[in-house]
Amino acid sequence: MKPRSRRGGGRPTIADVARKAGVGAITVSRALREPERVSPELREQIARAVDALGYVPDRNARALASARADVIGVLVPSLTNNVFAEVVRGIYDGLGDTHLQVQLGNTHYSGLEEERLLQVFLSQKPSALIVSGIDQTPAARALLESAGCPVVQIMEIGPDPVDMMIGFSHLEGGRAVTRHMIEAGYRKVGFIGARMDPRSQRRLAGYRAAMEAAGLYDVRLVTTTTTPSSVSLGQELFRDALAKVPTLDAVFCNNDDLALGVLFEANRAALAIPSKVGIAGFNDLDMMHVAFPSITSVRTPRYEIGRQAIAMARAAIAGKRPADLVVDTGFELMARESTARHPDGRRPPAP
Amino acid sequence: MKPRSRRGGGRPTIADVARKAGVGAITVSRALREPERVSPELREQIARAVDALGYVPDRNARALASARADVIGVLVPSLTNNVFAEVVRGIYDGLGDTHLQVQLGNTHYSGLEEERLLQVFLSQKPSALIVSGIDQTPAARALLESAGCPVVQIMEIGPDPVDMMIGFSHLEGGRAVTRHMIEAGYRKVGFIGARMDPRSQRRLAGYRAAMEAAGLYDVRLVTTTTTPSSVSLGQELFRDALAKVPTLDAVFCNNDDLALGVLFEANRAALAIPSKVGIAGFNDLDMMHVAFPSITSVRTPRYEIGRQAIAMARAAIAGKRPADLVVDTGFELMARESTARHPDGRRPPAP
DNA sequence: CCGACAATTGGTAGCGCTACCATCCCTCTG
DNA sequence: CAGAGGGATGGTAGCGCTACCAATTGTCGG
Repeated sequence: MKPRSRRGGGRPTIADVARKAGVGAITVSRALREPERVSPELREQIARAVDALGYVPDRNARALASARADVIGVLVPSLTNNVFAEVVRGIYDGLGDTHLQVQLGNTHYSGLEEERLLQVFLSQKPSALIVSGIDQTPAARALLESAGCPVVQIMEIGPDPVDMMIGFSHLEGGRAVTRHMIEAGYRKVGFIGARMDPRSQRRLAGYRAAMEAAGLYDVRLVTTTTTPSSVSLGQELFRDALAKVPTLDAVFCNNDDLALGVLFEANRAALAIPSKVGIAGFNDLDMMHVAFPSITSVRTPRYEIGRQAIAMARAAIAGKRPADLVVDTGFELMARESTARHPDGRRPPAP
Repeated sequence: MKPRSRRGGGRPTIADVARKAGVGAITVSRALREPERVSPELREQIARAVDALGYVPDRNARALASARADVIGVLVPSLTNNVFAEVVRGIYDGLGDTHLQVQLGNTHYSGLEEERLLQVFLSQKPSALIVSGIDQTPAARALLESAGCPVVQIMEIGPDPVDMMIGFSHLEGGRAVTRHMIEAGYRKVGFIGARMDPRSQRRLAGYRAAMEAAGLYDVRLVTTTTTPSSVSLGQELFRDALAKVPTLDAVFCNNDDLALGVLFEANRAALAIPSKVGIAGFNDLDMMHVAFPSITSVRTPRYEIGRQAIAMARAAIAGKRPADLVVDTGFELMARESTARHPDGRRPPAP
């Protein structure tokens, strides 16, 4: 019986290549996926046929037949947030020239959306999954645990990995900057936070721990909102914080965008930095060291986290599970002009 | 003959659902894709079976059988550049709750990489393609023309669309800001550009056109590099520009990151803005209106371009090709404090 | 010199779904 | 009341590829 006319628009198939090269279809398949299992002569012959016909394997057929797509599903809460943009860049760069593809999903910081996307991703049988954070819903966690592929949780570390994990402690990050500001002589150190996703919450917890340890904690110093972060929001929240506590002498911002907004607002209100008010951010975007004055921040290795997450996933796909399933990348406090106030004539503590 | 044991890990298939619902497999398929072609009773019955079994269609099988994947391929030159991050956000938002998925590719501003990714994307038979810019290589263009699916070129418009197009004229954008600065009384208006991709080149062309029209053009006013843009690079290039032309009285920056770097450097060097030096950026990121002083920029509808590109692609997929295949979104000049210098006692021209 | 064994190649039978066409049943027309 | 026409449903045959196993060849130790 005559086969029905090609639906796919006449693109050559593996059978065409096999015919042209005078070999079996399966050998062509092997030559493309595991060249070392095919003799050099045939390999060469097949390569010529592939070039001549302009053959490109059909990923859909391949995925169906092998019950595994060459796709790594990646779930991030935001694509415009520079932090995740950098993570994603690291992920793409970590792919190198593998045949793997990335399937990106944006959860918009919503656990339900994460569940939904996980369902969708799973329906493609991905080779691995990368998800952001450690606060999956129970349903999402169940999906991850029965995913049947390597899973990497990124950006944070916690006690109970689904599989693998790479990130750092946001609580310790928050604690470190806050402590630094206290040591610089600031007493009324405020916290300004937008979005307040779980990672922000933990930065706040670190702030609170440091403030309480110094006997300086006061709820009224904390100004947060669930509104998405932006530079202009930093400006607004700083105004709010000052209105609540006019004696505020420093602010630790949730992230660098807010810190920049605070800087501009302080400039506008003619509040001298760092003498009148100290400013610190989080993530250490490029602009922080260029700003005038330069802004203290916590450098987070987000690009590296993306790269390494892929490296871990690739190792696991290849069956070589890394020795360390949980990797703490740490962070680095970048103390700069915006918090360089010397307390009561004392020199700041040596590093 | 007994079928080989399930490779897919025992997930239910359409046949399982059909059996459970007491209907044919094809009816299940239809109930899921074109519910209106199935009677309400069966639809209901099938829905129950789907829920009971937790059935999720296999995208790979679906794509193979229908020779069409529910995927829209999107090629952007960068993921960290806020502009494209916003475009991508618009694209994801434009998807709504369709079953469509986005496949994102990062060309790193390379035509060759664009070709390679196009090959890869085409091997999945995407439902549509969205590509950035209008400067595809001949090979990439050929691939697009024979893609057999709707194609949307975004961010720019030009005379020769592959299929559909949505964007604005970067040349006109550059011309508009430059003219604005000249009208504000600046004479030695410099151009600072990083990356210098085709769109930047056209902004420069617009700058040049405006400067020449005013008899002010001088090559030495132009400072560019192919290095990727950043705030710190803005700082450096501004220093370079001043070293070349110490009488420089304004700069039009390629983009807002550079403009921010210039602002900080001007602050640092105690050059008053806007009296001593005027500053303008491009794209109008949120921070531009918050900055102190606020910075003049050109607002570009990048989020909207992403949304509309998807809308156009969806219409075309559904067979309803939009009336306007080429959409000019325009742009908006946002004149702010950073260029508010009154020329020689004259009031600035009314808007 | 023979059987064992590895290396290389090929045939067959699906993977899970949908395009195509056939069938069935109902309603409507003349 | 026969026949036409249309809507709903189902069967069959692949989509292009790979898993599994069989077949063939060459190599080696005993």
